[in-house]
Amino acid sequence: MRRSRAFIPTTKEVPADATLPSHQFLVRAGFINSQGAGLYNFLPLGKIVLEKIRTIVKEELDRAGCNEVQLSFVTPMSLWERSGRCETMGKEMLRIKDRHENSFVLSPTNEEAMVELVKNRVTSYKDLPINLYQINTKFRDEARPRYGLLRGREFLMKDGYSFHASEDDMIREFHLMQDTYKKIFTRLGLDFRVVEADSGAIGGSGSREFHVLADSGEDTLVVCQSCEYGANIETLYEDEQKIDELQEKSYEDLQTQSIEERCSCGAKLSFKKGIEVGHIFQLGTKYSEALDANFNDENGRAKPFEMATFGIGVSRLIAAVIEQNHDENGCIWTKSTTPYMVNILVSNIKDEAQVEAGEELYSKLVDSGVEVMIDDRKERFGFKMKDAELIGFVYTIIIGKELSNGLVEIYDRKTKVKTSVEVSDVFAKIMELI
RNA sequence: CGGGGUGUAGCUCAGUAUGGUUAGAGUACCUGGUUUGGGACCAGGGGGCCGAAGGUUCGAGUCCUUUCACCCCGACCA
Repeated sequence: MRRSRAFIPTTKEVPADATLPSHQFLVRAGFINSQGAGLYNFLPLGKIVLEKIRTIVKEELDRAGCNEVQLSFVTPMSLWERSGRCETMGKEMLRIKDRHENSFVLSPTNEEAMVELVKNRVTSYKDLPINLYQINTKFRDEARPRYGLLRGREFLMKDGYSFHASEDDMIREFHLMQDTYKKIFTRLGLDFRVVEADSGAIGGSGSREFHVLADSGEDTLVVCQSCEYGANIETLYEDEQKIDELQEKSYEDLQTQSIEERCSCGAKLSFKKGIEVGHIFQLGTKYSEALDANFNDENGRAKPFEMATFGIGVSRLIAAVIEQNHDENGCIWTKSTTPYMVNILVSNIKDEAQVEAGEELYSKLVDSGVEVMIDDRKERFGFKMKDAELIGFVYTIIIGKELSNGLVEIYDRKTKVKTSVEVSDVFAKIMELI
């Protein structure tokens, strides 16, 4: 893509309504813009990142044997009346009426719809297990949306539901999904923890949350410094005052807090702040019983499905990546989430040799399938450099002054190190890095 | 949903206390020139139903009433 033709409205000014780094930088760098409380537009850069995350989620789930579907976003009210969640979810469900005065709900989650989909279509134990998911828009009319993409009202979420003939098989799937989620967050390049969690209102027994570690996290976790153990403090302490005290501390302050208890593995425990990006539950038969969704077992007896449910906040992940990876100059994308891997910065557009070298490299990278941007705007070096840092391209190739000596530079956004490279070697060098 | 706050140029904000020429600044944008390795400089220019509706007044961005939107603290939050 040519920067001169791209729609990337960057700005020096910090938007007044943004408090978190991810919110400020994503707006300033032109990834998203606010369309109303908790509503966001995804501009070209934001859309690219969203699709990249969606693709990784899909690839790993498909590999684990899940089936992708897409349910209607507008759902009949009757679906929610049958499960009783019409009342329990209250005002969080946005209700609308069509021209015939029929009531509908914008999907906040899809347990009911998924059960209805499977009910009477999967009727034998021989057809089980089955795992269905979708990556689709959700709407929750939150009392107070905030923190940009971290808590929007409209957001993109992957929600999955599995159906089983026995509890054992459901628990097997639960562990498979736990492993699959680890693969997904590892591929995204995130520092995360899997923690024991409160099952909350959705019900069910086993429950695990996946948290991206970041200072701005809303949850406080206790994690082992050696093994994989972790837990949300809400599940560990009954003393609400102690929970509140810990919640108020920053990520840095928490590190210095002492913990008397030790992990069962013997190693020390410590506190961290986390952003919840995934949650998996063992549901049991709660929804299948409520909605009368049964299958026939080996003896021809009708039994309710054993179920589990699995969620990933896809749009929230965009913000989480930046909460964990940014500095005072802007975004620092991971290799698997960056909107463009390489940005070619032509320092002086009036210098024909620089333009020529930039264009040649651009063509070669495009032909090699590399996601590359060329900054061909008539702007000064400093302006373009600040812009590149704000957006957060993983690598920026600076074609400037040193070109007359046969040299260009590769700027690494994360380390901020500039490396001089022979212009004849830069293509090979960048192909090696990415 | 309780408490607090803010709506004026694309963006960040002055101006409102005490009503009074043609509503301002910075930034962004357009034109011309200079400049070209860290968000340049000079000159010129365009851009506003002062959130909306109603009211008081000779006169309202400013005062009154109503309403909408957005932000912050809290409660809530798969």
